[in-house]
Amino acid sequence: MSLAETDETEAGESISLHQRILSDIQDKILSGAWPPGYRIPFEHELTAQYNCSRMTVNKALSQLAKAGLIERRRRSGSFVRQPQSQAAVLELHDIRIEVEALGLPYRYERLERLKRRSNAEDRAILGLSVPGSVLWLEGLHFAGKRPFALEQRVINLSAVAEAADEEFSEIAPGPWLIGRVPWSEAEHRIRAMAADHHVAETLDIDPGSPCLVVERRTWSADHPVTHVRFIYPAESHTLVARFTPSQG
Amino acid sequence: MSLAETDETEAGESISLHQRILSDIQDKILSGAWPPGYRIPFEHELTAQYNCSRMTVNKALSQLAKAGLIERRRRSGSFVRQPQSQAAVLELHDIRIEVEALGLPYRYERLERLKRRSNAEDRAILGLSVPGSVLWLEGLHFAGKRPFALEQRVINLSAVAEAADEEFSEIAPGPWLIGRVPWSEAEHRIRAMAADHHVAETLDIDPGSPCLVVERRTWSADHPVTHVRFIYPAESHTLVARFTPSQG
DNA sequence: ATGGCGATTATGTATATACATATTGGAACG
DNA sequence: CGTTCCAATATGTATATACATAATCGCCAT
Repeated sequence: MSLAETDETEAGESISLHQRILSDIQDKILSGAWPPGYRIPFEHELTAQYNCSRMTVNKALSQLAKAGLIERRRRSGSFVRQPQSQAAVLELHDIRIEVEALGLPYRYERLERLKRRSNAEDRAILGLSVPGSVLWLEGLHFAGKRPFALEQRVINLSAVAEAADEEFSEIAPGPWLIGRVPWSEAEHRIRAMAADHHVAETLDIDPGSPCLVVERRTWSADHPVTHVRFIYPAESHTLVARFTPSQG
Repeated sequence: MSLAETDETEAGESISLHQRILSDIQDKILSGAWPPGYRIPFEHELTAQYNCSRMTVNKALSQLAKAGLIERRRRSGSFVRQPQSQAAVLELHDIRIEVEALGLPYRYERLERLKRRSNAEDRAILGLSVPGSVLWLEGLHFAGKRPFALEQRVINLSAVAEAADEEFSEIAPGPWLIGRVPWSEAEHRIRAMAADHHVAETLDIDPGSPCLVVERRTWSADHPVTHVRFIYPAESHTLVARFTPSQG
């Protein structure tokens, strides 16, 4: 395996050395040249190969380790890791963006807004242990004239008091919350569901027809902020997740 | 060995300094104390605050930048970033693992195996431009006695020639492929679908009832390897994706 | 005022060095 | 023969230093 150029006489050498080392190794792994379990060269070997200091090599290897491509063991060396659990980066865009990406006019319409003390179900889905005020919202996202998604949301007013004063008649609660509440963690659940009567009527589809349901719970510093359920008619929506087994 | 964790101010320092700096800053951001746009202290200020070298501070800040929490600008400083793009890490486990995690016995049964020249549909879903041999497989994953998921797969034999000699009667093609073929990219599409006659009969559910469909295309070094479609009865399956906007 | 230009400044990258820590292989010893 | 212990070794973390690079501020001349 020969590296064509070793000198800095190359044109357009604008990337940093540790980055170059990183992507060299990454290529070896992703191409299969270095299979899982393979012991990659020791830091001091790479130091000699690239004619640089150990810190530079270390930076590249540390990043590869953090990205999960390799595993580092003291005294033993660094090893290519077994293919990772099938993890994919799932992009969940704002619904307005999704709709506009389809070239259709977007509109949001509030169906219901209810301030109430949390009932058992609210506490269960939010993960609350003590009672408190919550805001229940139901709204419909339109793509053109057709309903695109039904949104059902519970906001924990103990965490977001200002939401109590907001009508959400025109602006969807999602965009409103983003930027106002720093969130530290989110969990998504994705499943298929048959439309019940209410859903079918609202989305203008047949009862029993399949829907894609995306539920999201959001926390801010361990406090539950909101739980939202998006219900898409089956034809209207596909989630796409792309995965490249590398760092960003 | 026990960790005397009593002193959390200074002494019992089990984590590294740059990690401590990193999580301190991360906490400030996630708690909202440092809102988007806020200019976080300069490296030399943090150097003084933590009484350490600039390299240590730099390591923490660089990682925060790579994680997307802050943005660094030369001469200006580092700033808390605004847009947390809605991206989540979606874990797609091996079906055997999923089933066994439920405490049910797992079994795989091959329904069909067909070696053929690729037709137009095969080429479309695999993204092939030229004709070639493909292997079509259909199999059923069981959780206990109940069908758990139906798998429909096309393998590009130009990319994985050895697959032609494999019966896949007992072993599912997924685990077989993993480890044998290094893959460089994958794409998932997730949607809801009504069970057609064939699916309903195979999965032992009513025709028209909702199913969750997960389709995955896999490439290895720009060559399409396989396309697989998993069809889950709605009740049997929920995808879970968790996201923490921190470093890995 | 204003447009150019150099000084200043914060970050980006890399080096040489040092010591800590975990682990392994082998030597020493009972 | 087996157990203990030590030395060798690879990684983990941190320091002080150096120079590069980009962007900004303010001075100065027009």
